[in-house]
Amino acid sequence: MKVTISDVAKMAGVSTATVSHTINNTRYVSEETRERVYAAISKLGYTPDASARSFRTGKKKTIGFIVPDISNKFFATMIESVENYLAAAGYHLIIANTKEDMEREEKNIRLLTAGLVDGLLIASTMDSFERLNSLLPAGFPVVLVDRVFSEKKFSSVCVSNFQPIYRSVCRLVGKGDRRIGIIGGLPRLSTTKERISAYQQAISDCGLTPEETFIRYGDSMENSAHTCLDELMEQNCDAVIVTNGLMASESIIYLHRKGVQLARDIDLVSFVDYESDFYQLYANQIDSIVQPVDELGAAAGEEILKRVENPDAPIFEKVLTSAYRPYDVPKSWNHSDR
Amino acid sequence: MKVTISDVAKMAGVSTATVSHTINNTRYVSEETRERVYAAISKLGYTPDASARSFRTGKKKTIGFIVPDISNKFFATMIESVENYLAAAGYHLIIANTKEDMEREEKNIRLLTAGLVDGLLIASTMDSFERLNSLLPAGFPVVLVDRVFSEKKFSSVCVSNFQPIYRSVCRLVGKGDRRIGIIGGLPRLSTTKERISAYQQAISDCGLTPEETFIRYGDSMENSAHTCLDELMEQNCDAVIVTNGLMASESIIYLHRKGVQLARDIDLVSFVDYESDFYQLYANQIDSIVQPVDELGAAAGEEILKRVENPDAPIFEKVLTSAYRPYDVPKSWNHSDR
DNA sequence: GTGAAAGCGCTAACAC
DNA sequence: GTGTTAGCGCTTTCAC
Repeated sequence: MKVTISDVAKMAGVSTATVSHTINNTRYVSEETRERVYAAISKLGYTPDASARSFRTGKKKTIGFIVPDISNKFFATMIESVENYLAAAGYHLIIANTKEDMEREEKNIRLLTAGLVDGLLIASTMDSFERLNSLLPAGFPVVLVDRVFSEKKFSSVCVSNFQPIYRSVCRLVGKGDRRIGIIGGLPRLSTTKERISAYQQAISDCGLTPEETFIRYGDSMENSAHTCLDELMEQNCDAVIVTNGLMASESIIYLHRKGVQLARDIDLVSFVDYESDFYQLYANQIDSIVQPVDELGAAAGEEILKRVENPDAPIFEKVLTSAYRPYDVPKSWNHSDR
Repeated sequence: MKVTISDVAKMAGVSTATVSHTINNTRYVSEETRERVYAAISKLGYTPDASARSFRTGKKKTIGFIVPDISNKFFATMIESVENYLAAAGYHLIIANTKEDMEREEKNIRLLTAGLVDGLLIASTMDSFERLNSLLPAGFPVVLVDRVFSEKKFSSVCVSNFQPIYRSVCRLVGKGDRRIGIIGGLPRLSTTKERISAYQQAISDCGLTPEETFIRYGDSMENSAHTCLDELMEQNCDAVIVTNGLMASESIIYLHRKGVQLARDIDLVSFVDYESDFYQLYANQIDSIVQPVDELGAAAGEEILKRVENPDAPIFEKVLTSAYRPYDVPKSWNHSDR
């Protein structure tokens, strides 16, 4: 049989109020009473019921994280660092995987906001701010992660990739490349838009003719880089920028298989998931852009807790910066430099 | 202001009981009433409060998953398939990351069993069954995943790796290798013990002298394979078996860097995370042992829901089998063959 | 076919 | 320094 707070109260000879206050340190309790209460608790093996507590207080001590792809190491690492941060504050993490599917995201947001979590971290796959916004109860604590919208209604934690991409284009041009292709993620995402626009701006600033056909879009999931690469190779690109870690590894494999040699036959600029295997293996053949995943996760955790505790806090936008590591510079270059 | 079931009842001109029954399809409601209820619901934008519901019914519709390392692709993929399975049944997933730390596991189990989840999936890092067992309330629905104990008190879903490892040793011997090393995970884990014992048995069955020094243990986390490899190379091993995906990728990188060529200078047998980048890239130079991660996840989801619905169901042990893929056989070999 | 009302376990306002 | 007690929002028994 379940042991409740009143069983404890009875055994300790006090009221339930006192037991509650003892447990929660929420008002003064004499040393003697405190001892009796704890004695009863351990004798009965009492554990406060978390759902009763949540129900009563309205706080779940749980944060939801809407993620586009758990098995993508970029997000897995981020989940890990978010979880670390939250656990230290006594919070739990519920994961919802959308697989870059807007309907799944919609369903998950509905479910999680219906009293399951105190706040939501969202790496949204939505194409419009309105669609996302209409799902969220007014005032619900939300922090957008990695992917943002131009409407600044929610706090956000993301990465600016403009500078590293711009630089990498310049460097490719400096090396003599003229037909520079780029593979973006889903076109609707802010990350993709930002990266593509950095590319376009650099291309034209460097005096090259922008070619629409040098811009391809994958879906940021497994097995989408191949077609894009084929199309770019057909157009004799001498350099390719791959704007996400998963597609970058696939590209490397694919080129490998086709016998295309990196740095000799083609220049590759690749996003890498921090500390990834691939980064280490190819660090001397490709330029890489390394995202500060751990910092991103920790910042996201920090922000959401802040908002949960104070839902009226002003909107806050945190922008971290990716590192650019061309392959012939010393590895000691720090990823936070610009 | 929060809209509750009685607001809906009031507006629809019925009792809260009727509203509840309408929503949950739990007793007959006339067509007319039903319509009035739904009209009120959508007019007010009512969503049933999940914590009130959990509190009342005792069901949280949530499963906890204790994982040793989220950012390890093996577990990330498994989480994904578990989540898929559960979501289809209307359940949520709470993740707790232990980082192979027994204290963290202990803390997490305590927290999650205190009324947060209906059941627990555990890929335990514990060294003893007793320690794990003592944390779990009697009768609490639990399914052990990937890692098991000799005591058969809990249902489990795991992978048998005996056969593929045994076979791979035999094949190495057949190719002429005599100094065969192996790198295991944490020695306390069932998976490690099973793999090492398959190795030992094969070694002695093949007529080789067992050498204790050919057996090294890593910690199944980042950066632990290097030292093990160094030690094995020092002893002039001509083949090495690496018994988990993460350490295997690290080994490949490390050998690469040291200029050791696979299949020529050394034979490598490597566990690969299913569909991993590395598997594809090196499939023609190393023997691989592929674990059925997705099936493992789905089976785990299935089992835990079964137990949540019927906690007294008999203990059930599901054992899946890893595929052995030596590098010179056609890739069409299926991973479920023995 | 529907309603009234008890009560799940806990917290916190109020009372002393 | 501690006790009494009213609910939080929902499900469900019992009654009609």
